Amino acid sequence: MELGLSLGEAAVADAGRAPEELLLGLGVGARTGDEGEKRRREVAAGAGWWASAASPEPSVRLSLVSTLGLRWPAETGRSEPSAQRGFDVNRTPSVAPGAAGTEEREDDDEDGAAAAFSSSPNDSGGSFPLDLSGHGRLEAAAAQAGGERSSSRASDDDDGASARKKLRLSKDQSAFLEESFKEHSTLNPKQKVALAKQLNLRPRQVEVWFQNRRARTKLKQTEMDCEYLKRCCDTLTEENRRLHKELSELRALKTAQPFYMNLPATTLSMCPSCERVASNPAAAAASSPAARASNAAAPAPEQRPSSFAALFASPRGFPLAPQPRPPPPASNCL
DNA sequence: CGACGGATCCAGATTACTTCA
DNA sequence: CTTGAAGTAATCTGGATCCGT
Repeated sequence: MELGLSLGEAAVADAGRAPEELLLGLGVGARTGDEGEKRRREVAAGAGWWASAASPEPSVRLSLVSTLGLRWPAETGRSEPSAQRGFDVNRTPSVAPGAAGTEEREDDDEDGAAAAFSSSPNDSGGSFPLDLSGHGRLEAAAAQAGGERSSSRASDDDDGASARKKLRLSKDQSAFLEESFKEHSTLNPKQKVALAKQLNLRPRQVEVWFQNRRARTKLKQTEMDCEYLKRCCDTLTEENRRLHKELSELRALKTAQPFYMNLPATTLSMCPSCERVASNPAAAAASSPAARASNAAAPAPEQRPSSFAALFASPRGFPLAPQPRPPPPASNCL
């Protein structure tokens, strides 16, 4: 079971997503085994926000050829998540099999892996194993970043003494990571290591960057959704106010001039579903969906008192503008 | 087959640092 | 030069899942 609240295009300016791609889904259901893992993958991939954008079967590698013209090394394809865990094909060979548990220790291992890729933590330029000829920009950037980071990276390597030096990723590194993120908001271990290798970063840094990036995306999306819902609320409040006013006007009119009291009883009927008054069965029939389909022209308002014309005016623009107003429950009224 | 513990990944919250007005 | 806000890299914590025993 899933309850979906579609927010329409107003909330999807981000990332150029199509309006129909934004769904605030409230998923309710049992999760077991693979389902749970699948959900995790989907959520991690941002499926909660642009589910339709996420292909059911993510491509094997990140395509990074767009702006930076970089490619993934010719690595073997990404295995299925379950297979990933089955036999650690995605673990870097340099990671010791018995490697250990906490993220700090994992980080250490990854440092080891990174060190295996890089002749020296601070030796950025020469450590790029990929053919980046013609892409000296990134290479230079990585070299520059390596140079800039040399102190912090060194402090990472020498115990750091709990001092947390914060490096700043270079523009090109960020751009490269952004490109990767556009392709996949999550990384498998191989991709992580390859990306780290390309950017001369530690895999842990790449992992952290993706985690933070996902968090930022979600935050931004939440803010946009909140903003949109606020606007919807304002519009609905205004609509409610207007309807109340209209109702009081009608009541006043009724007291002052109860014209329809003189009408034959059969010509007035209250629609049970929308609680509006239909002037006569013919009109009601004419306004039925089928009749409307065949005859789009609304009943001539001038045939009814002006207040009725207002009452039976064509459907107003729904406050949730981008969304087509859902058809009312079985009703003969407009 | 189920229980258990280790490994891993992730989200969310928070901290610490950098940059900039 | 100082300062506060914003941005973000890094850390911590807890939950979920997988896998081997």
